[in-house]
Amino acid sequence: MLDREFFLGFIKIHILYHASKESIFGTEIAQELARHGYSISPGTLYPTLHRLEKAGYLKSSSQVVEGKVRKYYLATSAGKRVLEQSKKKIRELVTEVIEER
Amino acid sequence: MLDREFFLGFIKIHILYHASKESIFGTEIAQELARHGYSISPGTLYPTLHRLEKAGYLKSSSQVVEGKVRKYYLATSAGKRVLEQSKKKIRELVTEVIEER
DNA sequence: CTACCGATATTGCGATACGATATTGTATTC
DNA sequence: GAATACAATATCGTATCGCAATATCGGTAG
Repeated sequence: MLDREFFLGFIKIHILYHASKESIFGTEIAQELARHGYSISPGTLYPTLHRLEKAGYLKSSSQVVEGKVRKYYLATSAGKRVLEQSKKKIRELVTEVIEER
Repeated sequence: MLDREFFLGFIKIHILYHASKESIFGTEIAQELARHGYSISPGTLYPTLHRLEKAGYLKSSSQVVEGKVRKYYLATSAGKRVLEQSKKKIRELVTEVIEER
């Protein structure tokens, strides 16, 4: 599936978006994405979260919930800034590709 | 720049879109993308075009223009189909991430 | 202290990204 | 008609990413 190349960025924007609204953790965001018709495997998801954190877009904090350790991620201000940039790009894409300006 | 991961898919959708409207060739699409604030180097562009063709989304034909060989690409019906899928995904992304449904 | 379980982490390999460099093919000049 | 010039495409080498499969972690219950 080459198509995937087209949408992987969308998934990352989704992640950033959700993390800007509330704390999220890996398994949860995977399910959330699945609800939107995307799939992401742990071998892609976790390295991605790590990268986003390393880039300063997300900040993590571990919490124990029902005896299980979860790593909650929240968007930083830098992350929110990138999200806004992304929104702008999405709007441009809509104007160019969908609205047939 | 991690941000790039976010937008590479956008670039590919752009390419598919333009190739669905009219024949395009590499250097031209690179300039067109630059006009939209994207940059893509030849080391990324040409392999991408090759992949899109191999996947059956684009079809190429060589032409000589002003003494230079150009390889024009046009979207196939499969390519247009993927483009429509992409548009749908973009609309979903807008609904979810921008319109704050 | 062992077994269990949700969740996160890592591994191995194929594929992609990309700057730098090389190649191609035609026209022009002499 | 050989050499030169040039736009355009192609490839190379290295770093990084994608991902399915597998391993590991940390806490709780028995």
